[in-house]
Parts: sequence; C-alpha cells; structure tokens
Amino acid sequence: MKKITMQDVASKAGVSKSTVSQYINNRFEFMGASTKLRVEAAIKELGYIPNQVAKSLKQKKTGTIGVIVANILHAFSTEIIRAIEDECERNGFHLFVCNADDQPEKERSYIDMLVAKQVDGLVIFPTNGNNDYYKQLKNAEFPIVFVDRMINEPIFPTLLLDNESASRIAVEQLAKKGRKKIGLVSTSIAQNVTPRIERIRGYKKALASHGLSVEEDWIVAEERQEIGKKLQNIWDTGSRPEAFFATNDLALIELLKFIKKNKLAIPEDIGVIAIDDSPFLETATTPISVIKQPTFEIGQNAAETLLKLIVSKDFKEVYEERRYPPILVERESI
Amino acid sequence: MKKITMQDVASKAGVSKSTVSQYINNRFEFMGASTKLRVEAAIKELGYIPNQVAKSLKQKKTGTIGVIVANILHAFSTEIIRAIEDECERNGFHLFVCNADDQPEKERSYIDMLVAKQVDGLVIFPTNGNNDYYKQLKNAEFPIVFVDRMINEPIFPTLLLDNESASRIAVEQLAKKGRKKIGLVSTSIAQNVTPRIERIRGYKKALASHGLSVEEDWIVAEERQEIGKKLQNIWDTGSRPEAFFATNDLALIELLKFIKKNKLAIPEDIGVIAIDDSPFLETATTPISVIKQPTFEIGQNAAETLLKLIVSKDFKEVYEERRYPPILVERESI
DNA sequence: ATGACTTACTAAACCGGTTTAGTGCAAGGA
DNA sequence: TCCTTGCACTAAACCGGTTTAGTAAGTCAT
Repeated sequence: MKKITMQDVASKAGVSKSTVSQYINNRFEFMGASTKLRVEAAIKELGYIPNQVAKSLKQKKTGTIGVIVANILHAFSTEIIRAIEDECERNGFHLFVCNADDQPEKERSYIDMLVAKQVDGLVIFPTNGNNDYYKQLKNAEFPIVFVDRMINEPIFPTLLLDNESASRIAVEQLAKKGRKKIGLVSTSIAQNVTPRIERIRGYKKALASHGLSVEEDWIVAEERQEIGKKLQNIWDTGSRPEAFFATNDLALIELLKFIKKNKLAIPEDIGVIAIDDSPFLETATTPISVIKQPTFEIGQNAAETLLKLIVSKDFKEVYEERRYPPILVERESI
Repeated sequence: MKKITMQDVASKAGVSKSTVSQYINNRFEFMGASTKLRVEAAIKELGYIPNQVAKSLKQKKTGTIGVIVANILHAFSTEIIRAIEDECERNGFHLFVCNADDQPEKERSYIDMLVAKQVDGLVIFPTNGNNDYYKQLKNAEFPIVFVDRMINEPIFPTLLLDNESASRIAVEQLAKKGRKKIGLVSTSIAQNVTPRIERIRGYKKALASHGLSVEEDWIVAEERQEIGKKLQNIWDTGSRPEAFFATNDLALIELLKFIKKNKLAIPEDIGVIAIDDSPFLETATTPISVIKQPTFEIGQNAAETLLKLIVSKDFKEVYEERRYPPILVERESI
C-alpha cells in the first residue's frame, strides 16, 4: 500500500502542496473557505497522515527527547521516566528510553545515536565516564539535564535528592530511639556514583553530630551479591551494630535477606531504615520505615527544565544543582 | 554552532557528497585508497555525525519502534520493556516508550503520533478500544506485535502468559495443602483485560477439576482502592475462605494490607499465592509463594518477532497466540 | 588506433514536508 | 483609467541525506 503524501492530497483537492501545508499547520488567514473544505475532504478521504520525519528534517527539530537511565528496572528510574513521559506528552514530545547499565561506553554510544537521530534534548543519569563528551555537547549548545547524579563540573542543570539530609534523617530516627551502634548498607561505590557517596558522607556527618563514632567495619558498600556475605561476616566475627541504614532498595533487600536468614526480629534485635519505598514494605510484619524520594516531582521538573532549555537555548556557564528534600515515612522498624 | 553536513565534509575532502555517502555506508568497492583517507580525515576533523532524519526520510525506515504499555510503573511492563530494549539495541533499533493508562483514546493518539513519526513497528499492550484501528493498520501492512493481552481477532502476533495454567497451578498448590475454600483477588475486570479474565476463568475451571465449588462471593475484582473494603466485607459478613489467590501484584498488595489490618497469620489463618514476583516477597516473615511470568523471554521474543516482521513484511491472515508457561516459586505462604 | 571494459567518481533526482518570494486578480482610491 | 492594496494561492528552493544514471580516464585486446 502506497503511503499518501501531501502531493496526493494537493492533487485530489486541486490545490498546491503549499496550500495543503498551510492547512495542516492551521494557517487559515489567507485561505478561501471552499479551498479549506476541499483540502479537509481530501485529507479525510485519503486518510492522509503527515510525515513527521520530513517535517523534522526541514524544521531541524523532532519533538523527541532521549532519556538515558542507569537501569529501567529500578523503581526509581521507572518513576522518573513516567513523570518525564507525562510532562512530555502534555507538550507533544516523545521519549526514547535507553539503559546505560552504568557503562560509560554504552552511555556514549546511546548519546551518539540519539544525537544522530536529532533528539531535541537529553535527560541523563550520568555515569562519570563521559565528562569530556558532555563538555563537547555543552559547547555545541545541546540541551541536557542531569538527574540523580552529578558530574564534577555542573555544566548542565542537575536535579537530585538532598542525599545528606536523607542520611541525617535516617540517623536521627535511629538515634531518637536510642540506637547508638548504627551500620550502613550500600551497593558498590567503586564507580563513584553520587547518591551513594553522598549518603555515606551524610551518614558519617550525622553520626558525628549525634556524638556517635563512625565504625568503618559497619559500613558495607559492595556489589549486590557480596552484601550478604559481608553482613554475615560482621555478625559472626565483629561487634554487632544495633541498627542498619540501607541507602537504597537493593541494599535493603539484601539486608532483609540477611536478617531473615539470621532470624533476627525487627526492631527488637535490629533496627532498619532505608531510602526508597516499595508498597510491599508497608505490608511487612514489621513495616519498614523509609525515606522516599519525590520521584515524580524530580522527573516532572527535569522534563520542564529540559523543554524550557530546548526552546530558550539559554545556556548558563554553570548551574547550581537542584536538591529535593527527602520524605520520611515513619513505620515500625526503628 | 552550525551543524556539519555531508556537503561540508565533501568540500573539505575535495570530493562529492555521493562519495562521502559511499564512505559512510562502507561501500569501498570503487573508492581509491587516497580518497578514502581524505574523507576519513575530513570526517574526523569536522566531527561529522550523519543526520539520521535525512537518511530515514530517503530510506523510508527509521530504525525505531514504539512500545505502548498500559503503565510503565508495573514491574511487569518494565521488565518487558527492558528485554525489548536489549534486543533492539543488539539490532540498532531505538525505542519510544508510551503509557496508554488503559485509555483507548490515549492509546490511539500515541499510535497516530508514532505512525506519523514513521516508527518501523509497534509493540502494544492493547486496550480493547481500538480494534477497528488495528485492523486498518493491518491492512496497511504495519508491523505490530501484541503483548500480555489479546484482542478478539488475532490479526497480529500475540505473546502472553498461559493464564489458565497459572491459575491452575495456584489452585493446585492451595488444594495440595488441603485448602478447600479458595477466594480470588483481582483488579477490576470492567475493561475486559485478557489476563484478568483468563485468570479468573482458569481459577474457576481449576476449582471445578478439584471438586471444589465456585463461591462468587469470594471473587473480588475491583478497582484497587475498593479491594480492601470488599475483602473486609467478606470477612465481616460472609463465610470466610481459607486462602486467597491474588492474580497480580497490585491485588496482592491490597490483600496483604487487609491481612495485616486483620492481624491474620500466613499461612495459619489464611493461605496466599499470587501471580508476579517481587524481591520483597522473599524477605517477608512468611515468604509468599508466587507464580512468575517469564517476562524477559516474552519481551525478547516480542522484539524478535517484531523485528522479523519489519524486515520480512510477511503478514499472515491471522496468528495463533503464543503462550508462555508460568513459573512456580514455592515459598511458605500456602 | 579503436572499441570494450574497468575503475573512480559525480550530477542530479529524490524522499516529503516547510517556507520564501512571488503571481494573478479583484476591489478601492485618486 | 491607472495605481495601489489585499487576498488567495503557487512555484521553487530547501532540509541533508541516498541512489541512479552517467562520465571521464585508464587499461586491454584486437
């Protein structure tokens, strides 16, 4: 089946391509009423759908943005994407979604392809391996917004949780209940991922401000599959903390598995608090207290910021990062 | 900053656009060695990136597919998307991700826009409100694959769980432990969504084959926020089932909330089994038995099927739906 | 020396829109 | 009557690639 083009519509309506184009774009100022009707009829009859690719080529804009997340399987990423998508839909934009899997090469390859596909902008959860490339894109005035992670130079708007506050709240909650020996569980910090680094830093600061000492042995920051072993090791050989702060959902899962395996009771034997919520945490025998991120707000603002940058092209030298306050959900695990 | 075009490269290298195009597309058969080097150098020096929009326009293919899910916030959708994305990446395709929110109008509007953007194909979790439109697309030989849900006529390849088997397994597991009074919890069936309908049907069949009678009062199929009330109502006023089968994750969450509120013990007071897994279910005090879907396999096969259809354009009149066996994860909640 | 083939490359059409610069015509004013 | 102005519409260039048809120069056989 041959695709219907603007020319087909024009011929059928007995007008020129230009006139059809005017019609499609609602420029009716200088269009006769009968012409308008004829074009309208021809479009309907032929089932004409304008080719956006051709339009994009001429107009040098595609109404498309790319989102490169670390991994869409994280609820955090999913919620951000959903919020971005909603905001984009309101503005007639579409979303390419890509998973960089924390691999700078994969990230770079995606950026390359998305740029080649002429996306109007990008939302990136940046790995730290392409900072030079980001700078190039900045020089080319390519609109980008960073989410969840910072790179060393804030050359694009960056939106993320106030991680240190989140840790402070976590420690506060535990300390309030008299917990003095507070451990931390995190996924690996080998790649210097902003939230993990900041959460650990915030945790240490908070301990200090509560007059508690930092016990490096109680800080577990490993690849996911190592966490259980490391926890068991602490439990079996060292002095035991009275509570753990899990800095994200994956760390929490491993922590809960460990707690289950050792038949510990929450909060009697061990206190637990974590960053990131899940509906199942509410239904646990002891519901787990968590610190939520305002994911939808972050995602929506990221999209708003990007769309604004796309139209204004008003780039600043550097940007102050935008921090979001964490949200405490008090349950019974502390 | 002006975008570098193929013409710029051609001028710099002292050749014609055509030659640069040959170079870009690795057609070296009739290219002199020195010419090749000059073009290569010019491209590198100028940092030239070919414009895929222009290419797409001429070649009538974009290397892009659209995925329209019900709601990306469901873990099921996310996993399918992830699998599709992986398969697409291997084949140089990119993914538009859209949320139809079970609204046929929204779905239709997305299909329209994606078709206008010249996607090469679509993966859709179909609502049942655009069957006429699907048929039109079929007539136009537009490649589509359906996932998770069927429409009344199987005009495109359709991949989904063997829902009746899943229900059979669930009932079997409960019956094996002597449960005779088995209720069901589902999200609303007002929109005739395939999996929900089939799971309920399978549940009824399975009860029958175990010689158990179907108690309509024990079947809760409501909007999410109504589920709790309905369950409470059964508990307070009617005869009580000994176990519940939750047909998806949302239903399970509401069921667990209800169980918690009534301080029931799993499995002593009430048996539980559900479709769809979550890492947190493993860490519950009583780990919940579930029936998993092979989401990654479904997603990957969906992408494979679609990509094959895109290149072959070999449409059949109708398709047999492809069913995936459910995977039982036995834990302790039965 | 001539014609037939290769080899290496290019001109120009083309994809399907948008946009600019005009054109033809009728009405209105001098 | 002539000139201007406004209206309704169109021709053609353009976006940045791909692709087809063709050309020029060199090689080889005759």
